[in-house]
Parts: sequence; C-alpha cells; structure tokens
Amino acid sequence: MTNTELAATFSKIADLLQIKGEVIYKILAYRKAAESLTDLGREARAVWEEGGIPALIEIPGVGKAIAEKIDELLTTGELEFLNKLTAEIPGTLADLMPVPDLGPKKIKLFYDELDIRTLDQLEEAAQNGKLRGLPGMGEKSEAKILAGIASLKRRKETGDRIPLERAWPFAQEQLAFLRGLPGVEAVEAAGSLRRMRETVGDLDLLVAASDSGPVMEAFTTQPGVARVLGQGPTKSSVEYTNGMRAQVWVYPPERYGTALQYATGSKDHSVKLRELALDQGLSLSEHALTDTETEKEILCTTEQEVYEKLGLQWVPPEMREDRGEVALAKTGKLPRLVEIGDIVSSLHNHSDYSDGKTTMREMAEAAIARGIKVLAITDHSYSLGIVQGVTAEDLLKQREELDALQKDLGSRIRLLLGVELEIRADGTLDFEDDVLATLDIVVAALHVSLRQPREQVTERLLNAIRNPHVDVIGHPTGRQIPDRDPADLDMDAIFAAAQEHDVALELNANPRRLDLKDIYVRRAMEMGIKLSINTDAHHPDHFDLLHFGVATARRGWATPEAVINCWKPEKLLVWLETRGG
DNA sequence: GCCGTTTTCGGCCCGACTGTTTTCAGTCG
Repeated sequence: MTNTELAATFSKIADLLQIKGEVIYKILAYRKAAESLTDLGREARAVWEEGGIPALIEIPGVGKAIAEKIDELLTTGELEFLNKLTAEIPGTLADLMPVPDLGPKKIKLFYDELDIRTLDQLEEAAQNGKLRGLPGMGEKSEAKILAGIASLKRRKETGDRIPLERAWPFAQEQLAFLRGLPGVEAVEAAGSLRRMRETVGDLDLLVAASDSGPVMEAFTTQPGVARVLGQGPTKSSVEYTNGMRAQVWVYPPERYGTALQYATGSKDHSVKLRELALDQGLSLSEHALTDTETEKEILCTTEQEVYEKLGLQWVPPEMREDRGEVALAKTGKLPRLVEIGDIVSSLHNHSDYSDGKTTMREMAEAAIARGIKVLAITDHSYSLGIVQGVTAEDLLKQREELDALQKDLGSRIRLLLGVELEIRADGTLDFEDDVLATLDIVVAALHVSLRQPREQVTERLLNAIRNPHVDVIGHPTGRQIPDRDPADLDMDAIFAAAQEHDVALELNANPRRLDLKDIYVRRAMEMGIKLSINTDAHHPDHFDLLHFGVATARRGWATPEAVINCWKPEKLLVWLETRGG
C-alpha cells in the first residue's frame, strides 16, 4: 500500500466523518495525516518496516490512533474502522465532497431526506427539481449544484489541477491586464503559484488599489471570462473559457502585506502564523494584525513587516507548506535557499548531434548570453532510436568540433563534452567504460520500459549509479506532468546508492518534469546527496526554464552548497575529474 | 485525533461571499 493509497483512505475517513457530523478537529487530524503522508519523502511502508508503530508516530500529524490504523492497513490491507463507518453511512457519499459548493451538511441533508448516495442520483434529483424544497435550498442552490457537478466532470477529464507549465504564462497575462488598470498600485500572483507548486488549483491574484470597485468590474467583464463565480468588494472569482479559474483580491496599499501573506498561504502555514500571533496577543487576518486587548490595528504594507512583527524571519513562499519552516523562522535558522543567480553551470543539454534543435555553437552562445560559465553538451546515446543518438564514433567527431569551438570562444565559457547515457531495458548502458572515460560528464537516464516491475526498474537505475563514470542521474523518476506517472522506483534504495557512490541526482527544470520533485529534493538534502539543476535544453530558449527548477529546489529547501551547478567552475571540474574510477 | 520553552488536558485561525433568510448557515480558502 503506497503513501497515496494510505492518504486516500484517511481522506475518505475524514469526508465520511464530516458528513456524519463528527467534531471538526478530529476530521482535521485525519486530513492533516493524509497530507503529511502525501508529502513524506519516503514510503510509510519502509518507515513501518524499520520501526513499526513508534516510527510511524514520528511522522508529523500521525499519532497513536492513526499509526495503529496505518499498521493495520499495511498488515491486512483492510481497516476495521472504515468498514464500520461505511456500514453506518454509504462510502460513496465521500465521492460527493469534491463537488464545488457542496459540503458535508448538504450531502447529509440529501442523504437523509432523499436517500441520495451517488453523483448520478444527485444530478438526477437536481434536474428534476427535487432539491429545491428542502430546508435552506432554493432554485439557485439547485442550479449551483448542477453547475458544480458539470464542473467536476469537466475537471475529471482535464485533471483537477493545472500544470505549472500552463498556469504560469496565463497568470503573467492576467497580471499584466490587472497592472494596466487605472488606480492599480501593485499586482502579484499569490497562492500555490507563488509557492511554485508543480500544479495549481486556481490562480490567486492580489491587487493593491484604494478603490476596488472598478478593478473588480474590469476583472470580471474582461474578454475570456466564461462566468463569474462570485463578486464582492474584496474578492471576486471567475472561470475562463480555457477552463482555468482565478480569484482576485483587492486591498488598499496599506494592508497589502497582510493580504499578500494570507493569499499566498499555504493554509496550514498561515494557521501556524495566526496561532503564533495569538500567543503574542495579536490576531492576524488578511486585513491587519489586531491587538486582542485594545483592538488597535497594526497595518503592514509589506509581507516582511508581518513576519517581523511576529518575531519571525521572512519565509520564502516556496517554503510555506507547514513542513517545519515556522519553527526555524522563529529561531532565525532558515536555510539560505538556492537562487537563480547562484547557478553558473548547465550540465544537461542537447545539440543537433541528437534531438537538439540547434548547433553546439548556438547553444554555447545562448548560454554565454545568460551568464552561464560551464556548458555541458550531453546528447542522447544511440540506442534511444527515435532521436538518432550519438555513437562512439560520433563522440570523437563531436569532441573535435567542441575543441575547436572552445578555442574560438576562449574564456567566455567552459565547454564540456558529455552524453545523456541511455539505461537500456535490460539494465545495461549504451557505452563501455573505455568510451565513458573519455567524456567530461555522464548523465545517465531512463527513457524506455519505465513500466517495468519495481525491482527490475530500480535495479536498472542502481546499476547506473554504481558505474564509476556516471556523474548525474537525469530526471530520475521519468515522470511527466500531468500525464506520465513516475517509474515505480524504490526511492529509498536509489537515495542510499546515490549517497554511497556520490552521484548527483538531477532536478530537471523543465516544468513538464520537475524531476526530482520537491519532497524528494528535501530528502536528498537531508541525506547530503548532491543535486544538479538542469534545463535539459533542446533549444536556446529552454535555458529560460531554469527558474522552474530553482523554485522546485527551493521547495525542497535546497542550498547552493548542495547544488553542483552553483559551485565555482574549478570546484566542479575537480569533482568531475576525480570521479570516473 | 494531535500536540506541548507558559499545557499530557484543553486547546486547536479568520474572514468573504452566496443564498435563503429576517439574523444566519453553508462553503470556501
């Protein structure tokens, strides 16, 4: 049973308990545990095999009761507690919770009064006007539920969260639109986009303006808006014709700091802040910090002031997931996270020797223009058929050409010849050691047979890590957002091997990959494993995807020391040279 | 159900918006 499956179980329990009307804090505890399991950088099963229930209790949000339930689930695959619960109320009621504007109270009402247990039954009842007679229900509520069901079905087809790759550019357009409106003093994307999560639920846009009315009016009536989901003086939300949703908040400039903090979240991070504020006799809301005694407001123009007033270091948005950052900020010990300006080397790139779109020279010149000091050309090796990868002979020719190019470019950039070495389906590598030994850097990667059984696909990657010539494992899990799942790897084994053999794990910056993902970056950091952030550029423009990788690294609390691309070129070259057996 | 440099029991954030209401409940973030 995977973390995802465990999380789904506890999430379902939370839904059913909420519909049943259980006290909210118990429900929140199950939800917190579900989220914590999802965010755990390793498998709960491995934790459990190592240390049993006591080890499980070490997981944040998991106490004795939930640890015992995990134990039962991992032992038997069943959970007596859930079985009893579904004997009381139908388990299918949990499927209704994702319907927008439909919550536990109404689900309970419909079940009690009309015996509605499924989405289809609910839809039918709404269509036939059966809901409007119930207490607190009217025609509008009924229509809202139908719209919610339609929206849910749509999102099921397209995926309920939008990949950062799509959300980011669209958000930039919306920000530009808002920035251009009269009276607007500042604009910022908040929410999970500002935290740079790999997928985004909806866009959260924050505006500083003294008069909100005109901004709200312009926002909700702009071209591209399919329907207005809500509109008030401080908050409005819309659905666009492209299916995305956004909400915009408008606050006066003098309250912008608290508003930005609130809109950025995450919810759990903000709750921690609000609790901390209460300890200091302050109530924190999106409008202000308020002294609970005197009810006097303290306004914060900037977010920095909010954190400062609470006695905290300012927490970078990427860290705001309630994963221990508030405690560190309290003691002033937040790590110095990697920044885009720290990156001086680009170590996984392609040219027209394989499937890159341009020559090595064009790539080098584009890299120089972006301030890159070390550029590795790592074309695919030959067995990856579809891209016409390089053979040993090609590498000789490529080396000659690269040497000439290096001479030409002089000290403006240091060029390295490498390869993106194919890890074949049978676990062997495309080149023998004598060929690999001639290269400056080797990035080994999986591209084929990603669906092999766990043991087999893990062993392939381990074999590559053990090879003394392999320096970096490229996009380790092979996932693509949103449609390709990662290979079923034993990540504990991969991390242990990378640590033992001092092999760097890549954080592929392409927003379709972001592989390693944030929680694995965090685990790599904890284990002292080196990271390599690369754009995997197949075209000069791809160098500009770097910020996605850096943001993901920051989400995993990566420091510049841990990222080999941040090292001084001399240090990097020494590291690469002393490797290779 | 979880958690603890003021607590192992008694806490556990705060507000906006909508729809159905005559003052509030439900949902969302």
